[in-house]
Amino acid sequence: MSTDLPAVSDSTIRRLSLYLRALEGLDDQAEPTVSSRRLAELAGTSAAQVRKDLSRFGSFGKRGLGYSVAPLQNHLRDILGLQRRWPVVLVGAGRIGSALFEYPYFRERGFEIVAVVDRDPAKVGRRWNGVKIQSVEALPTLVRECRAELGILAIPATDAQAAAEALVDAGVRGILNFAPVQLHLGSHVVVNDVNLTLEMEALSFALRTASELGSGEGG
Amino acid sequence: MSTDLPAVSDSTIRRLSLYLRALEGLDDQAEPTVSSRRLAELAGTSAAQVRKDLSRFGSFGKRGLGYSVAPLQNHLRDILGLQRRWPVVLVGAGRIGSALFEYPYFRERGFEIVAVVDRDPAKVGRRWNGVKIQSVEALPTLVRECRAELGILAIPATDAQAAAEALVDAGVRGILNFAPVQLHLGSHVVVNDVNLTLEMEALSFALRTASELGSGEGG
DNA sequence: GCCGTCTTGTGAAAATCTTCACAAATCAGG
DNA sequence: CCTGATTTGTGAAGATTTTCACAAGACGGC
Ligand SMILES: NC(=O)c1ccc[n+]([C@@H]2O[C@H](COP(=O)([O-])OP(=O)(O)OC[C@H]3O[C@@H](n4cnc5c(N)ncnc54)[C@H](O)[C@@H]3O)[C@@H](O)[C@H]2O)c1
Ligand SMILES: NC(=O)c1ccc[n+]([C@@H]2O[C@H](COP(=O)([O-])OP(=O)(O)OC[C@H]3O[C@@H](n4cnc5c(N)ncnc54)[C@H](O)[C@@H]3O)[C@@H](O)[C@H]2O)c1
Repeated sequence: MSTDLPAVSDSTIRRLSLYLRALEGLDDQAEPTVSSRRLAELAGTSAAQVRKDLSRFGSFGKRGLGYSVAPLQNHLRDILGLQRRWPVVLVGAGRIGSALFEYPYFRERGFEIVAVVDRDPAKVGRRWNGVKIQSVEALPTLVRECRAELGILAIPATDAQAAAEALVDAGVRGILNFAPVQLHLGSHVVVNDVNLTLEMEALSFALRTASELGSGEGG
Repeated sequence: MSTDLPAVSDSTIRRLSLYLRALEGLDDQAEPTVSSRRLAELAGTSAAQVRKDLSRFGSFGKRGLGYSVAPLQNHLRDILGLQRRWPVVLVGAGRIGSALFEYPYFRERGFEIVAVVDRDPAKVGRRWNGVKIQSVEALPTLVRECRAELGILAIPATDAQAAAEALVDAGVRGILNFAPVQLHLGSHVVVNDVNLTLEMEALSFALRTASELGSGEGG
C-alpha cells in the first residue's frame, strides 16, 4: 500500500474531492460500479480527466467494468488523508464561525472543531455544543493540547495576519482563511482562502460580458 | 470607452478581484501609485502576472512610475462590472444564508440581497433588516420584480437542483452555490460553487503529503 | 473457447497558462 | 538636452494542464 507521492497538481486534488463527494451520493447497492463517464458527469468534468486524475495514484478501475464505488471511496479518502481525525481550531466565533461550527459535514469528514477562541469577552465562556469559547490568550496552549494542525480564521482582515502567525507558532500548518487579506506565512504553511466577494465578482464579470455582446452599456 | 472583450481566462478575472481588494487596502494619499511588483506582493502573485493580466484590458500604467491607485481601481471595477448595483436573491435563510445576508462587504461592492426565501413556515414572515423572508412560492415573482440576475443558493443539496432551476426560469443567470452538489443548468447560466469541505480536504492532502515525506504512515 | 461490447490506462498532441527578457517610455537631476 | 534609474507592455519561450485516441483488458452470452 505504498502511495508513490508523485507531484500532483492542486486542480487534480480538488477534483478528487469532488469525485469522493459524487461517490458518496451514489447508492452503492443499486450502483456498485461507476464508469469514468458517469463520475465525470456527477463531478462536472470529462471522462478522460477522471481517468487521468485517478491514474496518478494507481489503477483502481477494471477495464470493461469501471470503478467499484466503495473501494474507490476508500482510495480517495486515503489519498486525501481522510482516514484519520483532524482536530481543528476555530478563531472567531462570529457569524461565519458559528455557521461553520454547526456544519455537520466537517465532522463527518473527520474535521472536528475542538477549540474555539474569540477576542470578545462577552463571548468567552459560552458553550457551543460542549465546546467552550476561550480567550485568544489561550490559543497557543489550546493548539498544543489538541494537537491541532489545522486552523480556521473567521475574524476581520485587520487581525488575520497576527492571528495566523499565532496559529503557526503554536504548530498549525494549514489554514482556511475567510478574512479578505493575503496572508504572508512561512512556505511550509498551506493557506486556502475563501473569498466570497471574489466569487460574486466573477459572476458579475461573466454576466456583464454576456450582456454586452448584445447591447451597449447603459450610461 | 469601448472595452474590447477578448477571451479572458477565469484565473485572470479572479486575480483582478484580488488586485482590486489590494488597491482598496492602500492609502492612496500616502501611496498614489503602485508598481506591478508591489501589487503582486499584496495579491500573492508575480509582477509579470499582474502586468499580463492588466494588459489584456488596456494600458493603465505609466512606464517608470507604475499604476495610479484610484484610476486603476475604477478600471478594475469597470472590467468586473461593479459600476452598477446587482440585486441578489437569497434562497435559504439558514446559518450560511444569514451570515451572508449580514455580510456588509457584499453591499459595499454593489451586491445587494433584496429578497430572501425559505421553505420553513416558521421563518417566513420574519424581517431581516427590512427584508421580509418569503415563501418559496413567491420566488419567481420576486426575481422578476427585483430584476435579480444573481442568486445565492444556501439550502441543502437535495433541494438545490430544483431551486436552481426555479431561479433560472425566473431570469437568474448567475448563481453562487453553497450546496454540495453539481448543478446541471443551461450553458448560458454561470455557477460558482463554494465547497468548504473541499478546501479542508485540500489542506488535509497537503499536510498528509508533507508529513509522509519524513515518516511512514501509522497503520 | 470465442466474439462482440464495453471501459480503463496512458502516451502523444493540443491547448492553456505563466515566466522570461527586453525595447520603449517616463522622470529626476543637472 | 542628456544621463541614469525605473517600470510598463509584450512577444517568445517554457511549463503545465487538458484532450485525444487507441491498445489492452474484462465480461457476458453462447
Ligand atoms: N459573514 C459572511 O458572510 C462573510 C463572508 C465572507 C467573508 N467573511 C469574512 O470572515 C471574517 C469574519 O466574518 P463574520 O461575518 O463572521 O464577522 P463577525 O464580526 O460576525 O465575527 C467576527 C468574530 O471575530 C471576533 N474577533 C475579532 N477579532 C478577533 C481576534 N483578533 N481574535 C479572535 N477573535 C476575534 C469577534 O469578536 C467576532 O466574534 C471577516 O474577515 C469577513 O470579512 C464573512
Ligand atoms: N453551515 C455551513 O457552514 C456550511 C458550510 C458549507 C456548505 N454549507 C451548505 O450550505 C447549505 C446551507 O447550509 P446551512 O448550514 O445554512 O443549513 P441550514 O439548515 O442552517 O439552513 C438551510 C435553510 O434552507 C431552508 N430550506 C431548505 N430547503 C429549502 C428549499 N427547498 N427552498 C428554500 N429554503 C429551503 C431551510 O428551511 C433552512 O432555513 C447546505 O447545502 C450546506 O451543505 C453550509
